[in-house]
Amino acid sequence: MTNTPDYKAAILQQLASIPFGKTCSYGYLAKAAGLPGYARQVGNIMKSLPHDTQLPWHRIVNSQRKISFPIGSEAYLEQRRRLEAEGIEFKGEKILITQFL
DNA sequence: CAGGGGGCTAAGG
DNA sequence: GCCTTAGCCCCCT
Repeated sequence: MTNTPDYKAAILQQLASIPFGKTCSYGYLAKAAGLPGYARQVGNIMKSLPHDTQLPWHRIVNSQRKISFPIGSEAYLEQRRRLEAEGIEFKGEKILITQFL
């Protein structure tokens, strides 16, 4: 029973279950998927997602409640745009609210 | 097989 | 607020 077969599937599935307008951290997502300690994998997987994916990758932020991308980078702006489009507010770089985390 | 790195995290200085 | 250390786990050289 190696658990490397589809830890990805578990993560992606968990990711897909995140409701509109909510956010959570990488670690939380991994844990919720039954894979504590896979925070890095979560990020790594997201990175390899196609740019046209349906998955809400933008709802995932780091434990500091910030977007894990260089500020001002395209990826950063892209994610921020999507989050604000869901009603998520920012205070500077930090994300407010979030019932998750 | 060893090394380095990544959308991470938590703890320290 | 910033940077470093250490732990975590998978993937590519």
